[in-house]
Amino acid sequence: MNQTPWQPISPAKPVRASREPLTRERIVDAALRLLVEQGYEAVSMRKVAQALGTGPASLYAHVANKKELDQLMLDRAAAEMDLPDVDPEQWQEQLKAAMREILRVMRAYPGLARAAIGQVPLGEHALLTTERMLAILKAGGVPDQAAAWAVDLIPLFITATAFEESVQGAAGVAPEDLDVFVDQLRSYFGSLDPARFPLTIALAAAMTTGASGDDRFEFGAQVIVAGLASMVPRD
Amino acid sequence: MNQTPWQPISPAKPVRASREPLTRERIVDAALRLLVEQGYEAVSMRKVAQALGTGPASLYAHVANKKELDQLMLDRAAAEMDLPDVDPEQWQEQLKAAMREILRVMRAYPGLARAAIGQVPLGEHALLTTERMLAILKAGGVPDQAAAWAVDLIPLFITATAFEESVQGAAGVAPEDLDVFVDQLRSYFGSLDPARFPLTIALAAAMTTGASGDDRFEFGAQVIVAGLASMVPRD
DNA sequence: GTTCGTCAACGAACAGTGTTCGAAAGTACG
DNA sequence: CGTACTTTCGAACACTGTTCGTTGACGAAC
Repeated sequence: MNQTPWQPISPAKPVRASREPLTRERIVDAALRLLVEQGYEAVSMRKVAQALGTGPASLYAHVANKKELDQLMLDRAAAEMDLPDVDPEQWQEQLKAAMREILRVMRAYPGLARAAIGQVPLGEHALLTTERMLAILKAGGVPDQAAAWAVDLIPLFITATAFEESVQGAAGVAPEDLDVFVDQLRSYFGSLDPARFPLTIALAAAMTTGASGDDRFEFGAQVIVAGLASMVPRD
Repeated sequence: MNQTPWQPISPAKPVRASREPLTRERIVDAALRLLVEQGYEAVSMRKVAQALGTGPASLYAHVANKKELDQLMLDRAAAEMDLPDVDPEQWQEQLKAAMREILRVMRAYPGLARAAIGQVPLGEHALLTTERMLAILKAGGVPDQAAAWAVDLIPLFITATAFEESVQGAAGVAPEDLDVFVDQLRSYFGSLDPARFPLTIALAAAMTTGASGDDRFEFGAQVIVAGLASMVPRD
């Protein structure tokens, strides 16, 4: 009755939203997938949203900001850490094993270490990791204050190591190019002025050893563990 | 003769360029000034250019990219480091003094540590720093391979420390708020489930001690130095 | 079934980043 | 003066994180 002959032609409305509602968990899943595939720098709100079939603004209903997304990813990573049981006779080796495990997980998420730096690890899983390290240290007789500070120092070392690796990985150094780089570095050291850099020249080979593999990390772990052991009172 | 009555009104041409030609050195100066005043994140090509009275594109005639500018700033910082002379009887204290000096300079340039991570320090000044550390380590009888790797480990620790501090500083934690934060952290630790986090609870006070000042850094330095000392053969 | 309130989803826009490209201006040399 | 080269510059690109206002979906109450 009220129909006019010029009904407006309304454009087809795009279907709204993806079929599955967004959740924080889905967002973290998508972000971690992106991180594993393309590295940390590739994890932008836009890319995460795109992977979920939505727009970046939609994410903000579930995570406060990018920083919070980072922390959620970190806690997810920490959930994968499986630290060794405590054995007082083996505390030093166990501490090293714990360090290796933390590094293993960090390596699985290239660049995520960047998000860990400067943050007090308060996620549930991170706290469980801290608790286990404390247990190992106390089992070894490390004094309270040293143990308390060691659970800062150790993650600092591991995080920095993981972060450094990720920076180098992101710079696109292929494994086969590493030997070339090492050779160039040795040549460079060898070309320095012997009057000013005698030790650098003398130790060039040693300094360029262990560029691949875990030798450097294991060395650092040994230094830290031995340093902590030196703080254990003698009975 | 050829003058028409409708002379175009041409807008006044802006004076071109700053009076003083751009140089790489001026660019690094401006960048470091910005960094000291506003922190590393504030050092954008636009801001640097603006401080020099030009546009960001002009900078690229002198520095390849932002990353190169970062490295130039780093080498400038390294030039300020004044490491102690070598005394074999005091090598451990000297190594710690060297570490303090490196940290001091890093602190003077908040956030610059980020640029150091993952880079092999090949600038002239950085190499002189490495050489001095090697001298200290060798004077102390540290084996070659350990010394060679120590000159990676030590800067890694210091750089990570400086970087962590700068992240916390950039988050805007005022000195007077630090006590509040520490109290909140203790309360948080105290509120954890004692069945799952007995040591975290027991050591909460110790873990939140030393949030300001250098206690944590000094602890880390002592651990590393003691660890290295454990590698010195006994005669 | 209808209405209302709440919340999630969304697009547009903002303010910012590093960088490139082509044009214009400056400088040195023949 | 003309030419070649270099520096400077504006516009634009492709991207970042985030906000704001609107729309749509959903559940509860009537």
